[in-house]
Parts: sequence; C-alpha cells; structure tokens
Amino acid sequence: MSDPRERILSCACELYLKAGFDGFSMRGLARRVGVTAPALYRHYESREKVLLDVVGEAHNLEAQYLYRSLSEPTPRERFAAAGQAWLDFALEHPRYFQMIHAFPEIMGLDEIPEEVERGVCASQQFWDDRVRECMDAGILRPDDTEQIGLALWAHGYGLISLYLRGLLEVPEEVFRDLYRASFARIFRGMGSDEFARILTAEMAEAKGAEPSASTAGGEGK
Amino acid sequence: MSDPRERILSCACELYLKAGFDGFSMRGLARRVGVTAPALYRHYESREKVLLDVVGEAHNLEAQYLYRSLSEPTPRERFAAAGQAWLDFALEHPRYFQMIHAFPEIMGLDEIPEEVERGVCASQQFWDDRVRECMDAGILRPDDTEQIGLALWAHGYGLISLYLRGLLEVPEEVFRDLYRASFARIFRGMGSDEFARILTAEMAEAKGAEPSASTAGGEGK
DNA sequence: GTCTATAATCCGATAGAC
DNA sequence: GTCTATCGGATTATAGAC
Repeated sequence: MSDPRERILSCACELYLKAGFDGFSMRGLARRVGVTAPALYRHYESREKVLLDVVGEAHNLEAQYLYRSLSEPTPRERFAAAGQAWLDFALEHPRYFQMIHAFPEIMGLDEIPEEVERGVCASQQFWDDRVRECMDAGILRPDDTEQIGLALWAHGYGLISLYLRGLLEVPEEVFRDLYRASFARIFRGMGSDEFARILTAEMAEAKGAEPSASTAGGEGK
Repeated sequence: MSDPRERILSCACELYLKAGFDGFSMRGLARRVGVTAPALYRHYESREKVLLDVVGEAHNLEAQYLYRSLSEPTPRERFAAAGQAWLDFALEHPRYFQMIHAFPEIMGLDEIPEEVERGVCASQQFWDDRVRECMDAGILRPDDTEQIGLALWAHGYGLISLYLRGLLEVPEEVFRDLYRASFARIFRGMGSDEFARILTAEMAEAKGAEPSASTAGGEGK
C-alpha cells in the first residue's frame, strides 16, 4: 500500500482501463497519481516498463477468473464453467481482454514481451488441461489435445472479439446465449451425419496408417 | 494514374503496410509522395479520411481474394476454396487483415466508420451464402445459417490471429495444414458419439418443441 | 523523492506567398 | 497546387535545485 510503485501501478491500470493505449501517457499517469511526471522515473525506468506491469495485472486477473471454474465437480462442468468465466472476464474487463490479445506494435513494442508469452502459455496450459480431462472422461473424442484446445480457444476468442468490436448488434444476454450455443455446436459438429462420416474417413486416411476399425467408427490414435 | 488523389492513396497504403498505424503520419505520407505535408490537404481534408480510404482498399482486396473461390464447381469446394482464400489474404497481407479487424480506437476513431461496417457486412453476406449452399447441398446440418457462419468465421479468425501474433511457433506450411484440419474437426464435431447424442437432445429441448427423439438424453442441465 | 525547467521530437493542421 | 513558415499541441525523458 505504502509502496509507491504499487500505487503507481494501480493508477496505471485505472488509466489504461479508462483511456486505452493512446491515452496512456506518463504525464496523464502522473496527474492521476498526484505527482509530476519526472517523479515517476524514480520508480519506473520507462513508460514501457509500466505498461508491461499493467499487462501482467491483466493476465493475473484473467487467470483468477479461469481458476474459479476448478471448483466444479466434473470435467464437463469445469469446462463449461471455464468457458463462462472467460466470457465474464472479457465482458467485465474488455480493455484487459484487448490488451492481452493485442499485437505488440500497438503497445509500441517490437516483439512480444516475455511477460505476455508467459501469461499466454499459462492460459494455454489451463485449456489443455480442461480438454485432456474431458477426453479422459469420454466427453471429447480422442484426438490431439493441443489442437482441440486451439480450435476451441480460437472459436471463443473470435466470437468475443466480434462482439466487443460492436459488430454483433445484439444485447449482452443474447450474446451470452449465442456463445454457449455455439460451443455446443462445435462439440456436436456442424456437418450432416453423412458428411461427418465422409470426413472421418478422410481424416483417418490423411493421418496415414490406421489399425482396424476402418468402417463406421474410425477413431484416431 | 494522373489523379493526385489516387497517387496519394497508393502511397498511403504502402506507408501503412510498412509502418503500421503508428508510423502513419501526414508528414511521412508527404515524404513518400514527394511533396510537402500541406499539399496533401488539397486532396484529403484530414489524416482520418486518408486512413479510411486505406481501410476501403483493404476490404476490396479481401473481397477480391474471397470472390476467386466462386469459380469452384460445388458448394463444398467453394467453401473450402473460400477458407483457403481468406487464409491466403491474411498471410500475404497481414497488416490489411489486422486493419480490417482492428478496434476503432486503435485508428484514432471513436466509432466504427461506415466504410468498415459496409465491408464487414459484405464479407458476412459472402460467408452466409457459402454456408447456406452447403446446407442446401446436405453437407451442413440444417441450422441457423447466420450462427453457423458466425461460428466458422470466429474459429478461422481466432486461429489466424494467434498465428499472426507469432504465438504459434510453427512454420507457415504447418499452420496451413493445422487450419485445414481444424475446420474439418469443426464440421465433424469434437465430442464423442455418446456426448454428441446427449448434446443433440439438449439442443433440441432448448429450442422448445421438437418432434420425437426425447429419450437417451439424461444429464440435468 | 519530488520539484521546476527544459531538451528534443514528433504530430495535425493552417495562413499566405507564388 | 505547391511551397515556406508557423501555430499550438502532444509526447518521453533528463538535469539539477531543494
């Protein structure tokens, strides 16, 4: 609390959440903290370092939302709760969500900073775990967990991005239903039964040599 | 060609593609065109108007890529070709892809400009058409075409975004295969056969009155 | 540890001569 | 239609007094 660096970071988060990337300046931050700009440089060596700490806060908050879902009793419920928690995070803290997934150049950086990479890895690990336990429980078809996790993540991220940009002209509650329903469709599959059978055969063939079960129920690995 | 406005726009596209949003300044543009900054204001009233024209070019180019796929003979092939064309566009012109999907504030705008909205609508219409004809052809399960299109779009967009941010540490060719394979999984479904059956029942129930098939779907909500 | 003052750049946009 | 000159502002960051 009395640590000035903490107070600065707290104000920096507020400032970013209110003003976004553009409005995030050392002068504005100083004004919010109640000091003059040069004073900040006693605690942070540059604007970039402050911003990176804010990014860290965004990742921490996201993780906090996700981890709540672990209290659910079954893999399926944990997965569903995690999907909801991720959506809650995005809708309650859209600027943090945007920050986490922003291109580095938008923050004025040349490459993805280590802080972001670590946060992304942790998040990916979390989703991989949810996918794996669903697969073990027989809810998800046996498959490459990383690729399944990737596809599910991509789908959710795309939906949320579209909504946050305001291109889905629906109220929030309608979007929440749409989000849920869309995940259900992904699980069930969108192709017709006949087409799904054809695809399953094609996928098995593309994978190369598959043992037995060449009819009807071709399950990978 | 001799139209100075066209020459400015052409240089503006080059400048944006090379320098991104941050490096896009009227002074830099003037340097590239070979005049001084004030001269630009005889042809464009503001930086914002120039940027909006660049956005228009991005949308036009995307549409050009997508429309190529219409020469394929069947709905399924048209859909696959469109998915590939979209990926080609994103990988060959990542900055345009980013621009099309950027939050308005990143461009320094308060709301989504009409130009963007129109381009997005056209693109959405294109995907809806592909989905509808696949549904008519019995490849896609009968369903809400808009929501199916949305889910497919979101999935592809999410994958491409992740790759372009450099978080998927795979070579381009590997990513192209992953992208293709991931769409196949979406069509086929990721859930196990048993879970898919349960989900189908739940989805029918949620939709209200559905004929037959009321058994086999335990699992209280 | 905080201040004032300032360096050094950059920006968008305009006035007015030619 | 293009120029020079400039207005009025923003920014990050530093020097040096207190």
